[in-house]
Amino acid sequence: MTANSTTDLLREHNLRPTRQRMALAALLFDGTARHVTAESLHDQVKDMGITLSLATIYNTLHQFTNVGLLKEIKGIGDAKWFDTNIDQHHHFFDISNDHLIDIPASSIVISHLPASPDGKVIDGVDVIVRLSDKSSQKLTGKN
Amino acid sequence: MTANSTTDLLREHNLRPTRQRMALAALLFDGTARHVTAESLHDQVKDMGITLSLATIYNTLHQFTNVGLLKEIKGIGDAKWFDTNIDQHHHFFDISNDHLIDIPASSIVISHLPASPDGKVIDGVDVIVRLSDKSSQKLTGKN
DNA sequence: AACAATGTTTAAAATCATTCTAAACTACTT
DNA sequence: AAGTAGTTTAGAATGATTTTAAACATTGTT
Repeated sequence: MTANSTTDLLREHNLRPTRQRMALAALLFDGTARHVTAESLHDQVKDMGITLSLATIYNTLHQFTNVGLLKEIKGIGDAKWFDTNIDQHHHFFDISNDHLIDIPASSIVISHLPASPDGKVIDGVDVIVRLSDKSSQKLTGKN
Repeated sequence: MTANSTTDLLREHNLRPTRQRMALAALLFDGTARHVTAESLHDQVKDMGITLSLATIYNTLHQFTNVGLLKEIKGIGDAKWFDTNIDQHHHFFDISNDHLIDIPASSIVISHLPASPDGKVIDGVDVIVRLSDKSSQKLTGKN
């Protein structure tokens, strides 16, 4: 993503193209699917020689989420994850290395979902398929 | 659950029937499905006039989970939840009041799950169906 | 029943992710 | 160039959870 289109992207979402937001947007929106936590992003940015405070990373991730540039994923590990794939979709979560892989919503068919309780509507459905190494396969039947 | 069967339950799982574990087991394993966080359990116990340290609640929840008496649920709100339903199952999560409702695994049919990446096996599948109030229904298309 | 030995509980400190605060700074408009 | 409103930042605060180390309880053995 060029400096110009990053500027435009931010402006289109009413975000001033500051040095910090430019760096993060260029990193995140390069066209590939990315899954980051605030800490992992902070490290990536640090590796590029740029110094941003953690608070700014959090602020920016939330701003990007609010304007629809990112999607927040919960229930993965201990930290909050942000996903550049903003379409409705699901995830593989590899518990051996904390890696996330997208699963398009269309790749999973859910049927027979029970009716919602009275007065409630379904806000969304999240599917997390936990993966582990074949070699460390559990021997119990339950999960 | 009687005092005796609670004692037996603990002993069967190689846990000494201490005053603290007896109180928590009696509260949790009364036959009804329960969803608790460490804090909510702490409050319930306090309301019964019993004083247990929070650290003990955490310890005990983890011990019960390790021996298969409880199941940990992640991805709900900000705290970790523990479920007395240890069968494979899914959840409705009401975002308006942080309430969980079990959905039996058999009530949801998932098909067309993509193949696992090489060397990986599926460790489990978690489905969370987020509920909100009909009246506060979102007007956007995405989620 | 008393005694180790080992397991358990606890308060308090520590940790980790995240949010808040208030001051310094930057971008945009005029 | 100056003013204003939006941003960034370090550091403090918060909330959930874990750790520590000392006090305490339970158990198997005498």
